[in-house]
Amino acid sequence: MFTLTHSDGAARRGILETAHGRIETPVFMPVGTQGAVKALTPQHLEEIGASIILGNTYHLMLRPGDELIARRGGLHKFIGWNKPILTDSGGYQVFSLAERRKIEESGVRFRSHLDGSTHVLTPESAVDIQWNLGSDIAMVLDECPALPSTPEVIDRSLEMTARWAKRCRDRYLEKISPGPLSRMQFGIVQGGTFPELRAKSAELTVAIGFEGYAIGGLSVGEPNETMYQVVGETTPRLPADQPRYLMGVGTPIDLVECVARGIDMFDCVLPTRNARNGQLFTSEGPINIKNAEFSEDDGPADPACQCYTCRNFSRAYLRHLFRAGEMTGGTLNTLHNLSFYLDTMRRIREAIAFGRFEDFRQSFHRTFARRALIS
RNA sequence: GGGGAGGUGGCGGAGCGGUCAAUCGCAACAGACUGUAAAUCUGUCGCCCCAGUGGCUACCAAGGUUCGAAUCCUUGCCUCCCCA
Repeated sequence: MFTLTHSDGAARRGILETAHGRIETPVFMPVGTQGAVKALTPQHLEEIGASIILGNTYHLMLRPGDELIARRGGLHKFIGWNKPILTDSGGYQVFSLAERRKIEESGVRFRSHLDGSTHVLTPESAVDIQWNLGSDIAMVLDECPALPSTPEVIDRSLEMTARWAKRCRDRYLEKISPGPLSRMQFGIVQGGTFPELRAKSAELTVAIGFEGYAIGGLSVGEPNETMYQVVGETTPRLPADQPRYLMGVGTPIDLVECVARGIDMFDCVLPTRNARNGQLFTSEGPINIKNAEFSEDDGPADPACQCYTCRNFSRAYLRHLFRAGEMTGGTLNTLHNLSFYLDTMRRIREAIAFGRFEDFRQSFHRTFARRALIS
């Protein structure tokens, strides 16, 4: 159940209640594809204030298998995380594993990246698998087309995604016993970068009726400004009283800009993956901790950050850990990056509550560009 | 003392007459990463520069053979292994 508590321009603040707890929005959801946010434990996630994490249908279906997880009592119990979980449907793997799959009206045929075996993901099985996992929020199976594509291709794709969404919804309704805290299912709006196609996809998806709506198919190579524009044009076409989730986005600036356009939920691998690859997000912009300039830098990763990493360790040490290939480096970097993301969302929520989101947005842009300006 | 192997760019290690400023790995330096096939991938990596089918100096040292040498010969210096 979603309750809007504040709005400031197009930016909104709200509370999404689930069977595993409440989520304050706008929220950033760390990605834990295979049932783990890489390099962290659930304890870390609790400590940095994560309120919901992601899991992935495609990956968990292949290994260890959704039925195995169901037999262990569901994903929450299996991975030791008692807070909400959102599962992606495998729709993104339709895009990222393009050369290993074939799309048909009935569903997607994958050749497993693990052992080459063939697996079929249909709208119905995507629902069933997520049901087995026991996620609080399940996504419909969609097709995430590569950009750029012609309007004709995007149109055909979005229409099939809408037909799939309906099949997902029908399957979901067979399983669910409705209630304020029962499991939720979100539809996904596609349409590439064409406003009229986004509008069409939104209309088709909203007509089916879901507990929330996602915007998918963005951040796949198009310019940032284009993405902001598409988001800005799409959110007004989604129900104001339901959560809006921008899938796979983004950089810290993207978060601020898309909250400004009415987005409530985000997920992205950037803070976790880049942490393991040595890029740290700071209030003054991103730094690459492996760079020689930090070899004797005794300061924290981010002078404005209060996370465990920043309270206890220097840039010089983090650089050393990275170069030495120590796993602890990946953990400390991930802890920091996610802390930065979650903290940014906290500040966004606070600013909205005080009606000062626009001020926040501008000062965030200024400080985040600081390092770039200095150098 | 006798016998054998060898000295190549920061390191390891290819190359054994021209297509070699020299394969490859590591290290170093930089970049990328957006619903995770990623603790991954890419680029640079002798010096100079107007950055190019450019200039210069180079494969232990010094001589030599050759149109041409990291590659062949001589001498020197230095390593390592085996036997005494």
